Amino acid sequence: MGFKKRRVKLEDIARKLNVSIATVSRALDKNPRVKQSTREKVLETAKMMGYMPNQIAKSLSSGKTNIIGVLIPRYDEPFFIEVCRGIDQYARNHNYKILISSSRNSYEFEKENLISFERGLVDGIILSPTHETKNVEHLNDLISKGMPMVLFDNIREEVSGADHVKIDDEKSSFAAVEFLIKKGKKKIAFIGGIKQKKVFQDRYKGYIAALTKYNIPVYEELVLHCNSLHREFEDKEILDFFNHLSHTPDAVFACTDNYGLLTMKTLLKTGKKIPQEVAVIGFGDLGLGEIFVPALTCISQPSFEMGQKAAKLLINQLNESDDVDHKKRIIQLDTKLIEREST
Amino acid sequence: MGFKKRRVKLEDIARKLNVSIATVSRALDKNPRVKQSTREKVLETAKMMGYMPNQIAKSLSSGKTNIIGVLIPRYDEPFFIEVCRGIDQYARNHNYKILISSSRNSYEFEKENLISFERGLVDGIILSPTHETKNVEHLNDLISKGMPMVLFDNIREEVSGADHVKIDDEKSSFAAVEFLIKKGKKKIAFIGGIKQKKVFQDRYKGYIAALTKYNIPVYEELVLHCNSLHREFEDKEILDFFNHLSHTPDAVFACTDNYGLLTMKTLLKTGKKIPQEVAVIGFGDLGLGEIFVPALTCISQPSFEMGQKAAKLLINQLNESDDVDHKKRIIQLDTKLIEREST
DNA sequence: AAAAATAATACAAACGTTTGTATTATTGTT
DNA sequence: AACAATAATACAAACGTTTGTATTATTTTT
Repeated sequence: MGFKKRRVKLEDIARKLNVSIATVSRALDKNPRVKQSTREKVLETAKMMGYMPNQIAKSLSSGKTNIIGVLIPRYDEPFFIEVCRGIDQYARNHNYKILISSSRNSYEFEKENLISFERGLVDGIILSPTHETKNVEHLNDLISKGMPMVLFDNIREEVSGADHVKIDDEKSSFAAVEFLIKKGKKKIAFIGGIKQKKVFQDRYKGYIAALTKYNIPVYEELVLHCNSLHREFEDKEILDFFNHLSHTPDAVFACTDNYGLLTMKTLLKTGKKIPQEVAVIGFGDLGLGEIFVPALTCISQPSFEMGQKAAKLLINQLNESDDVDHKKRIIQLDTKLIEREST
Repeated sequence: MGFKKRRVKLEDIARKLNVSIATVSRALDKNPRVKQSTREKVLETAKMMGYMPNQIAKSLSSGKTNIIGVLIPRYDEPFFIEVCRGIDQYARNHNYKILISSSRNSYEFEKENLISFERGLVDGIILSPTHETKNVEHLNDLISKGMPMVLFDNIREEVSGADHVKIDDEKSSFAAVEFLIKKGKKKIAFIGGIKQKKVFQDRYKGYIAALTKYNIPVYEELVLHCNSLHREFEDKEILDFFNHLSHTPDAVFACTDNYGLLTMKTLLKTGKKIPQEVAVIGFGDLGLGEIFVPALTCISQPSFEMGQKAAKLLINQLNESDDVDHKKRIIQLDTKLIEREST
């Protein structure tokens, strides 16, 4: 029959055993207030009748959904997926599920998604704000309403009620560029991402700092702040950049692995030898770099771990007592340089 | 203050305006049973008081959560992420959210996740069963309990109450191999995936069919059914395979883009020229193949669209009346061969 | 064997909505 | 002005749990 069956509920078990709903509920909870023999009868009957607790009713009653909302700027970037995996792993081990949404790099969608989270479906939020997010009032509002929050990636330190998970972008990028310099490179190009993102600002700072330290002039021409928000355009933007250079660089520091790969592709197409003529270093370390020929040297960022830590911070907040002020925590994770064939 | 604020609810608005909760509820719903002027007062007060509807209470009352559960075998495969994107897009446009879980290629985890979905958090399920899933009783059970379900990727046609979204794997793979044959290739290797998966079985069939049609002998040695469930091992398995070949093939048909890339990497390392000495063709088309040098020719599979269609089928089921038997629907999407540099 | 202590269970309110039915207020008809 | 028709609103049950308090049953103490 195609008829949707009525679910069995506590009441059904209670009626069959001639006990109260409360007793059934407590028996299933292993609450010591119910007699051993009663508990056994309840458990057995529940199993026999195919009882499944109703999560929604539980949530309404308890005020907890055990769901964590995760908001990322885009799905098609392995970094974010990897962070989500980390969040998911930690969350599941602590009896939480995750609900992932994408803000599609738009401030408006970000707000929209947060509003939907605010409707009580999630107990807390892990968020990477979009580059468009200048104003963080919507975040502070939500936090002041009691919504626990953790920020990662494009963090905004002015959001005072949230915890943060980050890496030291400037230092990492400094290390990458210094590494190139120590290989004797002098004309090092910089391929950055959207300028409004703090991570890319910081990586640029690190680049400048390294050049400055070693007294290498900064050629504006060698710097690209890649603006594309979608895969399809990044390719073209990078191709154009290299096509219009007058000095060819002897090394490239790319702010993401993907930029690094696109750079190598472009260079290989124009017959350059990597790493002999041009060395390339990326940022991220997400598997693709390893497959490419030549394999991409990069700054390895612990994406999975970032997710785990973010989940940990959030779940800690969820377990804090409500009437005590939350003190902001910032976790900074280490990166490391992984040398492969492209340098 | 760090105190978690009490949320404002319908009752608060009702009390402030001296009307009943029912009226407030209906006013916010734009139900014509409430007077225009009352509606306006309610809307205004709700806004003023910062009212946010409680999704959980709504769900309990209405019996719908407007959440779709999505269960995929693994996160770290762009194909699945792309399908999820498609699901997400269609779902959002129809006022549904998606809750993604991974079965981590394990039948036990699959069952566990489905049980958790069964607790009433989701209105329906979109699922790619794991290769371990021999027995589909757990799926039929769930369906017979009234849970709408759509299968994709590793579909199991014997699950009679679910809709299916698929491509014609055998035909597509036949086309790929035929393409290689028409390029004059005679020794075509096959890199497949886990044998238990129907998609890989079908792709193997297509390979054999094409060779047979053109009277090309099948060398067992040239066939690899890649068994690795994790990124790290696939690499090695493919490397080993090519290292132990006595005949070197003049072409390779790889059942996923990733296998195709790993194949190219391995061949390039051993000094082979692609496509001159060995042509390579992949399956999937997820962006990486385009970046690689040489760019990977492949069978392009409409992953995003598969997600959209799956969501569409599911939401259609959700809108069907419960007391009518669901008739199974199968949607088959077209693939196409995209020629790039590797052939 | 009665009183006290404790164990086991039942009752009922609460969580925040929706929605069918009952009630009251307003309008229209004659 | 009385009555019907209709519009607007209120009441209350329902969704399926949890949990504090009240009640009943059993055991212990004397």
